[in-house]
Amino acid sequence: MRKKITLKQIARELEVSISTVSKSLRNNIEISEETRLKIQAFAKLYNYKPNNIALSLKNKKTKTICVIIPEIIHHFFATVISGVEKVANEKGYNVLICLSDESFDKEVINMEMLANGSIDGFIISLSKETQMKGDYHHIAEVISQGMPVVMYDRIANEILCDKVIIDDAFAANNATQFLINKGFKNIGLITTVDYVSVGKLRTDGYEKALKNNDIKVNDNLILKIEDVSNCEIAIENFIKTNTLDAVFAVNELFAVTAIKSANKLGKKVPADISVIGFTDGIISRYSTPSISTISQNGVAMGENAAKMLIERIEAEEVEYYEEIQQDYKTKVIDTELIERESTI
Amino acid sequence: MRKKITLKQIARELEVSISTVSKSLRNNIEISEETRLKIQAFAKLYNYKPNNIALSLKNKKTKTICVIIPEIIHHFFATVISGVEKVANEKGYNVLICLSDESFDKEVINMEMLANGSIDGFIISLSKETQMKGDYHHIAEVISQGMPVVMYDRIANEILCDKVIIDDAFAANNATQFLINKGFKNIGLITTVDYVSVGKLRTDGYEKALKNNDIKVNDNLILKIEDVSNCEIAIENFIKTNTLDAVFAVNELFAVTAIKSANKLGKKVPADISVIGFTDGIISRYSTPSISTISQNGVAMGENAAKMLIERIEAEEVEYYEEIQQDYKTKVIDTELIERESTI
DNA sequence: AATACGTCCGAAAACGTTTTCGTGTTGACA
DNA sequence: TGTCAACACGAAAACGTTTTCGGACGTATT
Repeated sequence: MRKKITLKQIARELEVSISTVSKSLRNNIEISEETRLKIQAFAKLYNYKPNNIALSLKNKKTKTICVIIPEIIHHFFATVISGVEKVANEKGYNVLICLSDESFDKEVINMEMLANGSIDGFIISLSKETQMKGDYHHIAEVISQGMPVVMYDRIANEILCDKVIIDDAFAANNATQFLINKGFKNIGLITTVDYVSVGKLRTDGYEKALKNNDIKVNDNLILKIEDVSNCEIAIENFIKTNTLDAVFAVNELFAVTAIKSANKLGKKVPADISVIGFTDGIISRYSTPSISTISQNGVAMGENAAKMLIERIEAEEVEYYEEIQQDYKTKVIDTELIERESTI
Repeated sequence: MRKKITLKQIARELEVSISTVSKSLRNNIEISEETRLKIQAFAKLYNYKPNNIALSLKNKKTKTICVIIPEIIHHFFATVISGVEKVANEKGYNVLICLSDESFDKEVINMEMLANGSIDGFIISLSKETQMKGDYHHIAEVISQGMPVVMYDRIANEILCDKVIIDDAFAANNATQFLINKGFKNIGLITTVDYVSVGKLRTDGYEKALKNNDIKVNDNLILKIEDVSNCEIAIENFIKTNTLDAVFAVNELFAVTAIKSANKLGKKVPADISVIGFTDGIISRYSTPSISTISQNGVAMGENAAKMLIERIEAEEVEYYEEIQQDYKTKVIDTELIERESTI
């Protein structure tokens, strides 16, 4: 149990100054080769590694970025993390994960806690509660303190910062159009309440596709789910009371639940009813029938978010002509329609 | 864009010393109430928050713990994280996530990178490659430096530290016995290669159950899969060439793939063949038929691991009679057999 | 008037680095 | 012998805190 050794201890042991040790280890030619080698050998022997905290304090850079995730259990968010982590690691950054658990308070607390020097920047997707309240002061605040922020997926247009999204409305339009092209007219939509930004956009896309094809939007065919954990009853009821030949669900859970409900009601998927989902996760891939879906490339979103954030962080070091050209960018990641067994 | 304010700036602004400011903000009675209130008001106005890095350096405590995860995409590991995060947050700790991607090198690099003051302790599940190599020097090293480590799930008996596991062999025994009790004799096992610690233990449990019931272990009925990403062919072949009435799969992926393969071969699950899996994740719950499985409570594992780690961290502050009574504990989390549709 | 004590505050060290600026010792050269 | 540069190293500041110690001043006690 030998605790980590410090420059000071090496200096004392070798009877030189701390500066000499530091310089030697950084191979500064100011120090004679003899001394340098001796110190380096000693440091190696004792497995010296500079203390990161001390470096962070000195450099005012922690080489750590924080990703805020509403729920880690969601496969999509997990893929985002892995994308972030990949890029961050390549560039020598650590990744701190915070879960907001869809809670506004936790989001605020986490951000305030870390905005005091602990990290160099945030990558965040808003919690549901935050989107419902529409209160983004905590985000605005850290930005105004000069900390770079990248928002992804669930963003707020009111906040000026870099963003990484998919075109939810466009993708939903595509999914719906795909069903229309199959000849379906009675297309149900299972979506979230409107305050969830991506849910709203997907609903918009659905309606747009119908309108484009001169199909009247029938509110009875639109199910907006508030309480996700108890969606089965609502969905089953929805499928029972409406005569649907296809369903567009805005996430995997709704899609698989729709399929299970249909089965329960004696309807075969896709023979009697086609189902298309959103997000290409575990569920879509492994359920039976496998589910046609819109794939949102979480890894790519994470990678892009990390890249944009780190560029911002490292740009700040250079340009001290502050906030001159804050040309914030919004990167749109391509989606893809994956055809599987749940659609004819 | 006002950067964060420091004690020094407040001191200069109010023409007092840094000590006075610090004391005032910590409500030290040494400072007169008048001065105290004035300083507190000023600090509040400028939204002063102490710099975490400076505090970490001073206290030699970062209030951050690191969880090392082989793959975040795995639902089980995601649940572990959420358990860790919950407890850690309650106790005022941050959680740093590192993905080893099943790579030994990444594991080593991550640990070395963080063992220099960045964090207060590790919670780690070994990567496959590490288990294959059997090289745990990096773990031993950080422990010998006095950093607390808790291993979970994929552990190494050689390393002395706190551990959180399930009784894999016992649970596998139960699952197999469950199938035997149904009257099945030809029970196949789909498992991993032996160097994966939990895979080996589950294999052992399977064999033990058979022996207990005087069923001969038939190596033809045991499929050990090396390359997980291409397991379909192997599994399909396995089911085709053997006459099985039940299958025990050591993870969700193998279980669902077995079901899909069986379907493909015209066998119904559970009518023609029963399948039981391991890990109660998304797949088991949402596939059709839903899969009977052993649930390993990832959240509980994470919570326990975090609790043990933090206790260790905070104990060290007190007892400086070092490593006297290193009574490392191994906590065993209960598993549960969840009966669903994939077994008769 | 000398002592004691209480109140209020500041100086400085410490945590572990890096880096700038000096400074003393050589040796070469005029 | 005196001057100057090159070389090798150390002192100290800085990053932002907390905390110990001591000092100045005023008031009360003998």
